[in-house]
Amino acid sequence: MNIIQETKRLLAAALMDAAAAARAAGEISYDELPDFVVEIPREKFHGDFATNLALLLARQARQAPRAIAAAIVQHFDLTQAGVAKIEVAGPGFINFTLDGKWLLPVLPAVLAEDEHYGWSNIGQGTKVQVEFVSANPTGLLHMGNARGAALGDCIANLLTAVGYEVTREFYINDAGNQIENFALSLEARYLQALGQEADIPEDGYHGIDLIDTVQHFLELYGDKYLDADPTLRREILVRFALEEKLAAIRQVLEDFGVHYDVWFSEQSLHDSGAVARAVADLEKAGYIYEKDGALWFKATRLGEEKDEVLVRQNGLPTYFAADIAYHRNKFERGFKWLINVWGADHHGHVSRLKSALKALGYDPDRLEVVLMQLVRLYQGGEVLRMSKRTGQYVTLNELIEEVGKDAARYFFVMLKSDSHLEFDLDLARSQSADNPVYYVQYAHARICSILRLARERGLQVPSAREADLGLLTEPAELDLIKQIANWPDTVAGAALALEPHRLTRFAHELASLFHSFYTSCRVLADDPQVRNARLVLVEAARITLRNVLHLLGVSAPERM
RNA sequence: GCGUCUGUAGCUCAGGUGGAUAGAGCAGCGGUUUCCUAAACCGCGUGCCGGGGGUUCGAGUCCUCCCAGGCGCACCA
Repeated sequence: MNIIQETKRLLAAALMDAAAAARAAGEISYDELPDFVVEIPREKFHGDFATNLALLLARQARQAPRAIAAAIVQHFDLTQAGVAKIEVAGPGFINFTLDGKWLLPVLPAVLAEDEHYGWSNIGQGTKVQVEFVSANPTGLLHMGNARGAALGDCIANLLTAVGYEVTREFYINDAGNQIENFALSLEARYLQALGQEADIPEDGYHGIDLIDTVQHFLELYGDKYLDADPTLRREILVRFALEEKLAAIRQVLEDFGVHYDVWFSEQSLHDSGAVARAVADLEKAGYIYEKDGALWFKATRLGEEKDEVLVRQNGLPTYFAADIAYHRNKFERGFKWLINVWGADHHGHVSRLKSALKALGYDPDRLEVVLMQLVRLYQGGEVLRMSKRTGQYVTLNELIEEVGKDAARYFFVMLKSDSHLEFDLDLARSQSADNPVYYVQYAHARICSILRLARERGLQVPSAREADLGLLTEPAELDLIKQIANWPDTVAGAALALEPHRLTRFAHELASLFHSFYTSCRVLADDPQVRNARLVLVEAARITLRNVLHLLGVSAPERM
């Protein structure tokens, strides 16, 4: 149930009738009604809803907005949407104040819909894929990956909630140059472990975690590959290491509450010929030419700044070529909407990938890339500099250990993805009021505490029918109900805009309204009628709060 | 140089897709508990919304030009 949307629709319909009546009476004139909005005004004293209809009509009607508004108000049928008061205000707004009880029906609906309250079917089962993290499987996940994990998972949760059929996917970059470097680095560590002289390449992987990986390899195979053919040796090492690294990545993501439906190997695109086919098809479409021994994608023909190499002089396809094949593969699997969560350092890649998809005959607008700015880590007021190559970085594993899954996820999603994220380790770690996660979770725990105590006293949350919800008239009660009623719109808005941070804002606001309510209204009051009404309200608040936290992937503790 | 993102209170950030008097948290000051969890509540804000110009009834929001910062601009991914 979305009582706010329904009320808006009623008001809009009544407004159209009123405008038509005013026109019939010759008081205003227009050909067609403009695309007006009925919205909840920012200021409370502007009423429950307001419309800009008269302002938009002014030009067509060649009349002053306030005069138009007055005419519409004259013909407005107050009974149609339970309007208690209607007035012209400001430059020509029409403000509505509804009957005080208009929001109450939302409470029984929340109790009935329970864990689905706020959900909708906007997506109508459309297949959408969310690809996120997709980190190189050569090490552990760092803070940037972690932000991507929280964002991507939350976006996937949101889209599921509004009725899409969502697939979470991790693209494994198990091909290309970095795998070569990975192999050489492993080999060097292997030889070093066996007492040989060996150097890790300049742009190789210097992280000490490779020493551990090689150690595990040694436990299984010993020095069996000491004198083996280097190509074979590297292949064996890489296969072993990738498996180990991927298992670790998969595990830490599970610990972070992220579960993927598909793990997709880049190498498989090369093996299956999908990459070659993509290049061939681009050639057929006339987008390929050869220069300096390489095959180029003529991206400039589609308005890009420059052309891109797809097959290098040495005959090996580039990452870009594989990525084109990958995204085509996504479409071929039937996804109607593709969402990628990428670090902002890849933003230059977006446009040319879309162009390539266009050249292959796909609608590039069906691919949406959520770019997130990079994470800066603060501790003790200082920036911690991270670099994967040198092995200096805070891993997701360490982060979960340090601040916990809940705080980490909340912090990563708290800001819109466009913003640089300054992650304050001390704050996230602090188990204090400063920490917004606890503030929200505490509200949930407090509600559970009330309900627990009620049960101990033999009191149940009454069915909505038993309770006289009309007794909920305190401002704190009404504000809380309003926020609860706002939840479905918040979910829908956050989902369609791919903006999970709206959830944390909503959660904080809801928690805040509950805390205020808690202070001014006693739930387990002596009067059984009041008590029952408030138990229903509190139960609805609990459900809503839990649903928000659920979408955030943050736990909703029953006691703290 | 070109592209892109960011610039809002001392700090960290919101401002639902153009609306009326721009908000929250933190920090700071002062209050609140014989009572369902004080991890809470209540009160206290003089903001050239980076700057100029434009669009219109109306701009933090849209266009344009500057300024400052982040990130890109490889036969890396």
